[in-house]
Amino acid sequence: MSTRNTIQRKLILDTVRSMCGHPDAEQIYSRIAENHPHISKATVYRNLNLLSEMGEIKKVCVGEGADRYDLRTDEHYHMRCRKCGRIFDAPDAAARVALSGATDGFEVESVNVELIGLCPDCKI
Amino acid sequence: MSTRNTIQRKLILDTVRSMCGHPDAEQIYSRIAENHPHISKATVYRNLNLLSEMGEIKKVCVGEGADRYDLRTDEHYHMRCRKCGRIFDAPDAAARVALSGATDGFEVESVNVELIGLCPDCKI
DNA sequence: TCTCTATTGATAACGATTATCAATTATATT
DNA sequence: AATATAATTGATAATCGTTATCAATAGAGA
Repeated sequence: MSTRNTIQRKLILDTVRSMCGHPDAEQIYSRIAENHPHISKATVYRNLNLLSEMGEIKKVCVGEGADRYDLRTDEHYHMRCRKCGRIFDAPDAAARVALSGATDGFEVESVNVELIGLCPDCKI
Repeated sequence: MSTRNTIQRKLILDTVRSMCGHPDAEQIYSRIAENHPHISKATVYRNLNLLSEMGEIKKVCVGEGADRYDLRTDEHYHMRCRKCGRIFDAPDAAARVALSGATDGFEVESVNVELIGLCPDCKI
């Protein structure tokens, strides 16, 4: 066998799924530590990476600060506020990426689209 | 007055412009240090940020590793090889992002598009 | 139950970048 | 040209996010 069902891994997955928004590893760790103060931060990082590779969650690399984690695993785009730093899912209609075959022999496997600007709160 | 014309700043700009590809701060520093071993790495980082803000060059945040710098300042997209880590400019026809107004009140100022996959060399 | 290996917890190490601060230097003003 | 002054530099410490290390622990199959 290759991966085991540890209670930590389950706990981390459940926690990510219970959190709204796009929490980073630190926030996920803090939430878990409220009830399980003995968990190690390394375990959280390790399992977030593992769960991403397993396709259970998605790691979101943004242009600034820590990586975030997303329970949505389907392809969708993000909007990041340059002022408050929060990220939001872009409405399906907001952005569409059209790929053509003219990629000079580069084989595209995935697409990362980040819309940077001002969120409604920070626009005021 | 607000910004001064230091020889370091000019040197850094010239060096970025002379380098092909998408060098990171470390590579730019090394190139400069070949002829100007007294320059400080902090000066390189500081000026790369400044020059980006001034619009002379463009900082490119990629999903992995150090930020890169680009002499092209017009909007264009990048393709990053997940194997060798190199990034390439996407051909104009390769990807087009269509933005609609349906962004839930989020005001989009700029767009960052990264196509991740395998470059021709690594595909073999 | 025993064995084996994935996983954990604790912490050190790492890479990239920014902060600090005294010394220097570019520029406006005299 | 000499002076004043504030931006900038160089050197280095500090920071942040993350990964590496490694002995101890604990799932899961035999």
